[in-house]
Amino acid sequence: MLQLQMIREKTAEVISRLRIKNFDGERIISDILRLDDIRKETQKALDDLQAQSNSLAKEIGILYKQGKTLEANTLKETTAGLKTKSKEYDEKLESVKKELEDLLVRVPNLPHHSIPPGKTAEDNEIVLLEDALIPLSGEYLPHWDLASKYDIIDFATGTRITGSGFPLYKGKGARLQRALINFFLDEAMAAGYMEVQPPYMVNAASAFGTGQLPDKDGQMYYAAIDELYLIPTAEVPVTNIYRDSILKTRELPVKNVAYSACFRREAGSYGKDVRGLNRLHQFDKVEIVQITHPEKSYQTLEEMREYVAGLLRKLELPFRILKLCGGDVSFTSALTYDMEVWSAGQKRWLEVSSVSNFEAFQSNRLKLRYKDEAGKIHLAHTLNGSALALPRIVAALLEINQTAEGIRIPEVLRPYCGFAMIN
RNA sequence: GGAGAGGUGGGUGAGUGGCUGAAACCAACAGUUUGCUAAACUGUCGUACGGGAAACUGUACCGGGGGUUCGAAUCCCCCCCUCUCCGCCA
Repeated sequence: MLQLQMIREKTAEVISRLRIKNFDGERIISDILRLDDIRKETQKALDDLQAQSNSLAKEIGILYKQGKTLEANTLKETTAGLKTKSKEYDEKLESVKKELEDLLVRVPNLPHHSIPPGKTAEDNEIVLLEDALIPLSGEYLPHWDLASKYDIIDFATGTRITGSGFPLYKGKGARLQRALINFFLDEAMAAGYMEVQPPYMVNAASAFGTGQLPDKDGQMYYAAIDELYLIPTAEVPVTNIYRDSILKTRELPVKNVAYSACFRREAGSYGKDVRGLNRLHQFDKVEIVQITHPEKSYQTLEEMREYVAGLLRKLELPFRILKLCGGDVSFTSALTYDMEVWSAGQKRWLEVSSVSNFEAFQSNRLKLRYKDEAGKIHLAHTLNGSALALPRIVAALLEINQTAEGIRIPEVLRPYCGFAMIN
């Protein structure tokens, strides 16, 4: 949610930057400003009324104490009129505030100045290409064939137990999952992140705080009887740790890492996108989250990007990094880098991580602030990134490491796996 | 799930209708004293939205929502949460 004050001060700039996200904000922004004027007026009128009635109430109290019941009763009649009036203003204020909020939450975050314009993924800018490891020739089976060849992932049984998109990992396949999770967590801790284990279900307030609600309602699994959402990413519970809080400057940056299962309905996906491990309803991910001082957030974003790139290098995977264009960057993000690994079996890039700076967009909803040295309170910046999401990493690993003797495990994972080969 | 007790500022906790945005203590911050540390002392010490150049000032908020009243942290109703006991259970 953008800050109203900022919208007010830089109206023209806000509208023109929203255009880069292909969002026509002219109408909604002017509605917001108009509603906010009404809100202020109404608030002022109500406050004045309250002030009057407060001082009358005080007088009445004094009169009673002095035994001047008659005078007190006369004053009471005056307050009756104030009461109906203030009730009127109060109702109006509530409805205006709600209307204002409804509009405000529909405005996306402003894109960073460096973001390339563009409509689709085609327009994303490749900022780094490390493709030396891409095999130029040879037969490479897609991971779903390898999964059944070595009996490490059983899609059919997962489907029977639950439904499609819920694979069953077996034997060395399961062990590989656990190895990757531990590897990612250990790396993050070495980089200064504190591990947390968050709840896998969140309430509506948390889902709202990170921006899943109201717009991505249909993408989350929902347990209606308890009004809880299954998390689509650990970002939601982890960022919400700091909802409604005021941190001290010296507590920044907050660096958290969490492993969690993630649940996504992925309604409307089909075809080659959902084949094998490409897109699942349940998957594992290690997520890094940072809360920073506004002046440091872009430096932090670069650090996080470099951190994730480092993981991919250690895993010996060819990858590239994209800076998302205006049309592809998410509703809540100001700047996002996507990391894609090369799928040797499918001959295409697979997104395995997304690192974003949300600036104050989430903080504003979350009421996540920090107090500076002068005691002033400001919104903090939030950032997060996958580090990393497992399924596509597993897909790419299996495919690129296939040999006649079996699947070779990258060096860094061997201590975690306890084996060097899947065969 | 059943019975009971509670939810007050960063923490402990006072406050059962007006002078309470809230005592006291602790923590925190700034300073004084002091070889250093500690101790002691002095001061500051909630958030949001308005008004004001500022000093300051108006309103709201004592788990959330509604009600009674001229006036609610305090009384009433609903919901949520925590604790204790019982039941169930990894």
